[in-house]
Amino acid sequence: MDETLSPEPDSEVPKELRPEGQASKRRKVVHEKTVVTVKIGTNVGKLKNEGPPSDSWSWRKYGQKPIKGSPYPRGYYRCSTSKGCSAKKQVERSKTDASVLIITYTCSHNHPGPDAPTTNLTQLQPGTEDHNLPALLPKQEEQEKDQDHEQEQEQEQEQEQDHEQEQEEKQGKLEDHPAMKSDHEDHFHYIQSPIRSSQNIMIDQEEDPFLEKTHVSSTLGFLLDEEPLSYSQLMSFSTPKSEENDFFDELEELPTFSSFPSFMRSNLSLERIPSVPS
DNA sequence: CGGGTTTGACCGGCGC
DNA sequence: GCGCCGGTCAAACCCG
Repeated sequence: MDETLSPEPDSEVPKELRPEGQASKRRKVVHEKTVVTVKIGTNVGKLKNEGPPSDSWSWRKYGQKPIKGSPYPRGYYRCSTSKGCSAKKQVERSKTDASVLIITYTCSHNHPGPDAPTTNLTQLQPGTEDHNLPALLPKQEEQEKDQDHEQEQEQEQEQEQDHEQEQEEKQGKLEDHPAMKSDHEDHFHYIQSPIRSSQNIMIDQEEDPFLEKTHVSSTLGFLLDEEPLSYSQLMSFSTPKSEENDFFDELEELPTFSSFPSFMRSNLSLERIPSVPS
């Protein structure tokens, strides 16, 4: 009778009944987005299509979509460590480099890590928020199962290129942002260690729709020379602590890295740069 | 049997 | 207003 006939067959779409609505999350408003670029070995790429660097958290994949302009699909993961955790991450491959993994972390974990045996990280971050639980546990066991060999042929088209190039899409202008240093965590920020893989880790500041200038590092890529040895060691990871320290130690030696403000380096230790749209 | 992954469909925002 | 696209859900399937 009324115009509220709602022609849409709700019987077919019961999901609309959900109070929150699925895409109801205002996509315009990005809470905090941390983009981490990981340079993985080519062989790793073959091992797994995405090869999500297993961090301390348990992630459950809830979707995958092909992205326009990118030959590789984007995987959507949600933290399964805790039911109430809203932490999510998106794993996609660089359009230009199959060996480059772009992981976008959204939201923060509202719970401590699954296990936090290590405390060396705490030393790296003295005086940081106490709720920064040392989630960066170096106890990285086998991150990926060897079961693989599936769709390699499609990935074969792009082999690892020695020249780093992804700036082609971000042509970045390195401008440090004084405002982001004092990022007030509106919510609980459990500093998580996105990846602790042996791969080269690059942290990019996602461009905020509000602060167009926010994207500080177009290419924070302190690309360590990708050495297969390092990866092998990672697998074993008998002495993670040494590896971790050594790993970061090398980073500081990198000229590009030195260019970053001190606050950045601090965050870098955590491998996490929360972007506050503010 | 439980948890995780896969995959298709749906929805909302945004651009034209 | 329409179409495109990204993000999420949910059922089915798979694996341990």
